[in-house]
Formats: sequence, C-alpha cells, structure tokens
Amino acid sequence: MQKVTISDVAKAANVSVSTVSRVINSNETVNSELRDRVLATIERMGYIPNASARSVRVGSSNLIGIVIPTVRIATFAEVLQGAMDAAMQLGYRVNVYSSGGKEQQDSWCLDSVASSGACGLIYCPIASVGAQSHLEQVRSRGIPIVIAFRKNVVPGLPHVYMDDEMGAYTATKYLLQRGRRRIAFFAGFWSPPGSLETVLKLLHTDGQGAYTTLERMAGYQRALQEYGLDLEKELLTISGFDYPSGYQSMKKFLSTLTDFDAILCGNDLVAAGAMAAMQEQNISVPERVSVVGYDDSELAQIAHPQLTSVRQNPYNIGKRAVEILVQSLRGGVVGDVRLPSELIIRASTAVKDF
Amino acid sequence: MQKVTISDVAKAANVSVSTVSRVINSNETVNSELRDRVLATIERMGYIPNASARSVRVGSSNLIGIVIPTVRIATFAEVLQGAMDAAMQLGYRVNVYSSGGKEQQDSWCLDSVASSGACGLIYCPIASVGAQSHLEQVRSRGIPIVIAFRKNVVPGLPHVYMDDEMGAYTATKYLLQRGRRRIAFFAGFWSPPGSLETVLKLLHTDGQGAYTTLERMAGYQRALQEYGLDLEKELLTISGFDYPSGYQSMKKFLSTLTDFDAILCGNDLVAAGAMAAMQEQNISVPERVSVVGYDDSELAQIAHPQLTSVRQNPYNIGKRAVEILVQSLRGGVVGDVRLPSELIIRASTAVKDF
DNA sequence: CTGTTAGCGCTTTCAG
DNA sequence: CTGAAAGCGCTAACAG
Repeated sequence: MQKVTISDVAKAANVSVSTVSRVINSNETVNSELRDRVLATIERMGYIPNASARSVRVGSSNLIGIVIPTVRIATFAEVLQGAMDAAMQLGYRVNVYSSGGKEQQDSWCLDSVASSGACGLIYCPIASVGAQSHLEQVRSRGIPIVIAFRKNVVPGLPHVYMDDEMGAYTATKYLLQRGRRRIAFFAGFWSPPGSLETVLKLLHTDGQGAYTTLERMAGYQRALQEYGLDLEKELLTISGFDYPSGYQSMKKFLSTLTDFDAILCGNDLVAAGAMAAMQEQNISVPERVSVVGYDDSELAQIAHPQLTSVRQNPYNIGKRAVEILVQSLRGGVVGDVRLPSELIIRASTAVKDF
Repeated sequence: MQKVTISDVAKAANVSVSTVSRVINSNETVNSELRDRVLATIERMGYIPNASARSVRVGSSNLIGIVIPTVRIATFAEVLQGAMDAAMQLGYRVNVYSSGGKEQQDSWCLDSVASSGACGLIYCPIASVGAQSHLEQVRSRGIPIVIAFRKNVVPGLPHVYMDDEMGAYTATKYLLQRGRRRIAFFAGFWSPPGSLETVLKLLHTDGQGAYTTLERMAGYQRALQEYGLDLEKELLTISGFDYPSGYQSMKKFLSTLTDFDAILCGNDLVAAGAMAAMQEQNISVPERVSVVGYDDSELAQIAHPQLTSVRQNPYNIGKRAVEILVQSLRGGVVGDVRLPSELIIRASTAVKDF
C-alpha cells in the first residue's frame, strides 16, 4: 500500500484539494455534507497529513526541539517527561537530542535543531554553556528558546529553574534550628570547574547560574549568616553525584578530622553513600550527624534511616518550559519562571542534644 | 535576521541552487573551486538546510519516531538513551512520544509518528498491544517498524528484547543450587490482566510475550522442573513494581503463612520493599529467606543486605533496535534480537543451612 | 462556500 | 561539470 496524499483524497471524494485541506484544518467554512464525505474518505483511505510538507508551506512546524544532557539521570528524565506531556497536550511534537554532557555534542544538537525545522527550543545546557555560537545560530533563525534548569546563563532568554538557593537555605536553616552548627556541605559537580578555591571564586558571580551547586552554596551561606556563622572552607568538600562518590567523599572528609554535626548533600545518592561511610565508623545518624539529601528520590524512603531531603519538581520544569515556549510562539511576552522546592522531613535529621 | 535559504546562498555565491544542493549533499561532481566558494558562503551566511523541505522532496526523512510508555521509569529511559545515542551516531534525529501506558494515548502517538514524516519507528508497546490498527496505519505507509522490549507481540515485525525467560531461569536455578526449594515469586504487573488464575492461563500462550513477568514465570518454572518441582500457586503473588507494592505484597504473602525460603522479585524496588516487611517480622535475609531482585539498579548496591539481582541492559535494547531499524532502512533483512541478562550475586542470597 | 493556482525550500532529471 | 525547470504535499490568496 502506498502513501495516500491530499490529492488522492480529493479525487476520491470528488472535491478539490483545498476543500480537503480546509477540512483537516477544521476550517469552519465548509459545507457539512462535503465535510462528512471528506472525513469518510480520509477514514476509508487511511489518509494522514504529511507534517513536513505542511511545515515547508507554512514556514513553521509543530515540532519542539529539546536538548538535554542525558535521560539516564532521573531528574532530566523528569524534565523531559514534563516537556513531552505538555507538548502533547498543546498539540506539539517533541524532538529530543541528548548532548551527553559534552560540549561538542551539545553544539551538534543545537545545529540539528536549527535544521530540523523546529518551531521552538527547550535548551537544558550542560554546566558550562560553551555552545553559545551554536545557540545563536538557532536564535538568529527566529526560533524562540527557553532555557531549562539553569539560571542566568543566556541573557535575554527566559529561564525556567528550581530555586536552588532557597532549597539549600531552607534545609540549612532547618538544621540550624535543630541546634546544628557545624554543617558540612558536599558540593556536587558533574565536572568540577577546578579546585575548591576556584569554586569559591565563582560563588556570587555570574558564572554561578551554570552550577546548581553554587546556587545552593549561596543559600547555605545565607542561612549560616543569619545565625552569625561564616562559610568555612574545611566544611566544604567537592563531590560527584553518585553513591560511590558520596562514600568516597565522606571517607576523605572524615580523614580531615574536621568537627561536624550535620551534612548537606548534592543528592540522595550521595547522602546514602556518605551514610554508609559513617556507618562503618559507627557515627550515628541522625544523633551524632544529621544528614539532608536532595531530590527526594525514591531512595530517600528506602535509605536507613529514611532521608530528610529537598524535593524538587523537575517534571514541572519541563512542563512550564514548554508552556512558556508555546506562549511566546503565540506572540506572548514571557519571563523567567522560578519553581519552589520543599523540604521533606524524615528520620535522618534530629535535634542536637549533646 | 531572517532565515537564509538555499537560493540566497546560490545568489550570494553566484552559482545555481543545484550546485549548492550538490555541495551540501557532498556530491563529488562539483568543481573544488566552486565547492569552496559555496562552503564559505554557507559559513558566512549561517545557512542551515531545511530538513522538512528536504524530506518532502525526497519522500523520506532522517527522523526516527520512538513511542515509549514513559521516561520516568529508569528502564525505559535507558532504552531511549540507547536509541538516541545510536541514532545520533548514524545520523538520524529522534522524535519521542510518550504513551503514558494508556492505550488511547498510545494510538495517538502512533498516528503522530505516521504524520510526522518519520522514516522508521521504534515501538515500545504498553503491555496490551491494543493499538494494532494504528500500528497498521504506520506500517501501511511503508515505514519500517522495530518492536522494542516485547517479544512476539506483532507477527512479521522484528523484536528486540531481553531474554526474561533465561534471566528468571538463571536466578531460580542459582537459588535451587543453594538448597532453596520453596521459592516464592512476586509477579510484577503494571496493570494485572486479572486474577492469579487468569495469569496462569496466559502462561505458555501467545499472550505471554506482552508480559515480561510471564516470560520470567516460564523460566522460573523451567528451573523448578529441572529439580522435579512444580509451580505452586501458593508461592505466587501478584505485585506491582514499586517499593510500597513490594512491602504490601510481602505483608500479604506472610499472612498466608505459606512456607518459603527464597523469593524472586519483579525488580529491586519490590525486593527492597519485601525485605523491609520481612525485617519487621525479624525474618533474616539471606539466611532464613534469600532474596533476588531484578534490574540491578543503583538500589541493589544500596539496600541492606546488598541485593543479588538480574542485570538487564535496556540501553542495548534501544541501541540495537535503532541499529536494526537503520539496517532495514538500508534494505537489509533483519530478524529478532534477544539480549542476554546476567545474574549479579551479592549478599541477599546464601546457602540454606537449616 | 468551493476550486484554481502559485509557490514554501529542496532535490533531481535533463540539457547544455 | 553546471544550470534550468519540474514537482514533492501542502496551504493560502484569489476568483468565481
């Protein structure tokens, strides 16, 4: 069976192609008798419009490109799912490109979007937005762009992001209220921008937006300051985002013999790893050291003890990003969207009573 | 800045559009001087070909559609990532549609693929392949299809799937070799096809392929038979695929007072939930009851005790599916691909010594 | 309200 | 080796 085109339908229904076109675009100005005949013919012949042809003609498509580092990480998968659901809801298709966290691939993805005929782009940049010129490429084609998951990385573009500063602030404040004063901070990085010194230099600069960890560090610092405490370098450790990294980082941290009574981790996996390392040393959680995770993943309920964790809502990032995008596609004016996070309290944190 | 088209480039480079076309399609029969001039102009003007126009003209695209239940579940996310990586590698773009596990949405996704101008489809059906007619729609348009993740669901189409029968067989045999004889089986379903009786009726029928759990049950049964054991209904429990479900199912199972010394779970989450329920009753794992999970997720290493688990490789399903698809796009003949799984042995299983 | 017609941007014969 | 021209499937003036 061959592809059936609009003119096949027109011929079979004994009408002109424009009539068929009007019917499939639900143009009201079609006689209902004709409409029914066309609809029936479409059904009978199994006609499905060719989206490419339509987009060539119209000069725009219903295709949204989304560039995302990876989908293997639950958070990004959530973003994607939110974006897909919203897109589907609004009648758009979604083209996904995975940058793998590599700058070169990221650029390639951006170029692909530009050539794909996408009518809009959701861009979830890797930490360092190095692909600026490629982004420009897309932008100069008049394709609206929404930045997801990062803050302040591309001036003039709407950003949709979690309020990481607030999330860490809330968590830190909670610990402080429970009498904790020596709160360690495991600064999670996919690829650290350098040593701890470099990281600290980036804090409170424009480069901050590219790293959620720096946002959180700022919130952590703000809470400390409210209690008259300073950011102490000994309490900061660079870590990754997986279980082994949490374990290793804690081993390393313990070896420095730094006094501490709480810890804020980059995610639940790191928290679980850190707890495992502490358990080996018989450090009791939450009594001796209180632990706060991040993401409130499934793991948070499974860990022993169950983790107090900052719940994000990455699904909403994707969803809102698409909504914003479509809004601007329809001529609306859009700005940044900051999504709140929430502290979920469980058994890994307790009042300090020693 | 406006979109720059092929004729803009032609004009600026002082050549015909066909020459530009030949250059961008790396047609060798172009004078190298002209080629350089064209390439330079393309670069200078920031020209990017319009993929839609190309696909209208050529009648096919480099767009692969992929229909997947959701991306929030790690396994499917892995499939998608594998598919995206392979597609990118081979020069294809990927259109993702999420069916949400609902039949109606599934049909809608299939229709979208048909109209999207995709040159091929990776279809990861929800358990019951109800969208047959919509699949036909795609198929009748001459779009090659590869079924991912399921076995035997659509006759005549290549399927890429995990060898679930073998996975469960291996796990069960391992338990038997360790002296376990009363092996409980938690049959995981997203939406159970009915009561336990219905499930058993489906076993060893064509309907089996739609449910990985039934595949596994067959492998479980095969291993039992090798030890002269029968499939016992009391040892079977229908469960879901999440932590609470594992916990609840174990509570329920314990209340039946059925004698058992091992358990095979639908995934690691269920295993973790089941272990939690047993811990409450002071049932020791692995001594009293040995536990085997499935998927070898990150959780398997985090659970206490660490889980023995069947490692799948869903990433490879996506990757192989795309490879197969592209192969058939290029005129190759392709058949089913069955991917092996592997038993990862950890602390939740032990020899029975009582 | 319906049909005719002219392209959208691109590839691909077919001449030169 | 290069250019002119036709046309992919579709939509949107423009007539009727």
